Amino acid sequence: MPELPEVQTTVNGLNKKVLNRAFIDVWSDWKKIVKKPKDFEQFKKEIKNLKIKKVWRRAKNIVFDLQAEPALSGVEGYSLLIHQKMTGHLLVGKWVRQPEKENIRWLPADKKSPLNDPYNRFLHLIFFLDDKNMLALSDARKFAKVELWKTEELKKELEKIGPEPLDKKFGLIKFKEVLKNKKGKVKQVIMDQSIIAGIGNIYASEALWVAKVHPEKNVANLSEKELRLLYFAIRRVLELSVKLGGESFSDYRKPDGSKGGFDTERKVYKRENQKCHRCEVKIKRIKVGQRSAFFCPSCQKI
DNA sequence: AATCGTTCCTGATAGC
DNA sequence: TGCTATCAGGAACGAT
Repeated sequence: MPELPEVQTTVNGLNKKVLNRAFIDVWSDWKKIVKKPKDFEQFKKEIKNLKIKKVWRRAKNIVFDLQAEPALSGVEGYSLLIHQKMTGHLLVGKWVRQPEKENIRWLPADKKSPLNDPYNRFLHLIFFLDDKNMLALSDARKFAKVELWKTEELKKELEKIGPEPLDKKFGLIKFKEVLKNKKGKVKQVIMDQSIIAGIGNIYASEALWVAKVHPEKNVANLSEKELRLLYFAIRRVLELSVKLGGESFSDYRKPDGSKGGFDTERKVYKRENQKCHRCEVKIKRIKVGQRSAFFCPSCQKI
């Protein structure tokens, strides 16, 4: 499930592969995935011939800054936004069209490439680039969203999101400030994108374990020490995962189709009934606000 | 205004 | 073995 580290890994990969490439054509068997403009033909028309100048991340959103080529003065810049949601992931490579067969329409052109991973089969949107490569969105559950914005309007929209936890300017003081006067359980609060960006179900549980904070503890009741530990835990876990290329124990894959390296670092997420790496007590799973939370009942007490 | 429940989806898994 | 029912889960949206 792509969270900040996986989205950053995708962005890093894309910046090596698709910079200065132009969109030639777009294919989809699930046109609803494009939310803006709603009409797919309109989307196709608008994005055709635009060139990718920069790929960046804000929270869990991937943003492609696009430019008409040749640049026309007075013409506003466009930005393509992709949110991978649960099972979406972007892949760059070459596929060949399959005659209608089950639900697999495209197969990797190179049989030995990491694109052959079973989780990379669900291609529902493909951008054809001007270097013969394809930028494909694989999304088993069809939750991802794709939107084409005017750059200036998108920037305004993204301002509604909370601060980036890996930003150099995001210090302990700023962290305490964004949690000030917030109510509710700490896990839910740190997963709220309007409060702090990029943390989802996996890294919320992981960071809380590192900080030894119970996921259901009320955020208003966190001690100074716990706030400090949580701040450093969030930074440490996210930074480590970015370095390792994210997690891949489920659907997520890097743009070349290969797996990220965070899996071996995972301490609690989806480790129910397995031993805590600190104290050997069995990891518990509970529901916090409709979502699974994994924690060590011995290390993390309210 | 803030919080809660529902919705979108289908592969994987558990249960029989 | 094979079928069916249940579940996971980010975030927008509607309801309270």
